[in-house]
Amino acid sequence: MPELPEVETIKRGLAKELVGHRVLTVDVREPKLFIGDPHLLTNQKIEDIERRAKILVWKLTDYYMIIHLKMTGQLIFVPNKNQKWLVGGHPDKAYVADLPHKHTHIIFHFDSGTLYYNDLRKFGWIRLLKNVEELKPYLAKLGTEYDWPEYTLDYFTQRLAKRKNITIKQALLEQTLVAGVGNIYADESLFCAKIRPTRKVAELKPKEVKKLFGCIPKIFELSLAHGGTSSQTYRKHDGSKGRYLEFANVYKRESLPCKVCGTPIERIKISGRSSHYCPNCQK
DNA sequence: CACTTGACCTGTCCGC
DNA sequence: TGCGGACAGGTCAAGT
Repeated sequence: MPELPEVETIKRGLAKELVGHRVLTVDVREPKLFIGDPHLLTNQKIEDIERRAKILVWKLTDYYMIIHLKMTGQLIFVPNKNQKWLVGGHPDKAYVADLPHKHTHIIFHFDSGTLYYNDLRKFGWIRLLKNVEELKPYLAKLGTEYDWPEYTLDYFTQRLAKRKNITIKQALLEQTLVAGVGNIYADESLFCAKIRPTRKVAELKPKEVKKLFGCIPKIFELSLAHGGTSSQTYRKHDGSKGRYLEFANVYKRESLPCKVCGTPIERIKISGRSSHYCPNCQK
């Protein structure tokens, strides 16, 4: 489910609530989703919460805890006594009032509130790592973040040059190119760059590569500004929804008119993933 | 090797 | 209404 803007939104929300707090206890209801000994978390202080690609990296007093939400993972924090919601109301009070529910697999208790890990399809995971050495393999192969100095047109062009024979859609989904791009933002970035998802990387003109290079950060930033995309299960850390879908040009818009030219948006399959594009705007 | 498919899970939606 | 099948934002391992 969540791609970079969604994971980043969750990271920011949780960091604000939890950095500096200590874990009291952890209740693991679905053991296969928690790799490691949950008892080790007791009394660990949350030093920092970071994000790399779609992975959340928690720095604790003595360990690292990493979380991948995969398709349907959620992290929802409910403050004690709902104090914050009494002022101005909560964006989705009914949603968090149901917690925990049958898809709640792990519960973290803090002095300030409770964090629920929900995952309908149970593809996600949480791992407790002893040191930075154990962390390395999970981050080693990832491409650059879009907002790092390493993200340059040269970098982008050179990485693409190694993947000439696949479609640009497939290339974007590989985390070794630009970390954090998933199905939604691959489609949206390609619309922004006016490139059809079916084009082979080798066929792209330098001008098109440059355009796409500029579009990825633009789309990420736009989505971040709206808290990500809640098409199905994605929720922010407080249970509320992201609003980027209202701004999407192609994703989930099959047969609706293109916002630019009015041509119906098409949806096709590219190596098993649904891909949306405007047959007129994208060449 | 490189590339594709299946697997992991559960729920929803669509057509008959 | 019920039932079967396709599909859903991610990523590996296994197979070709």
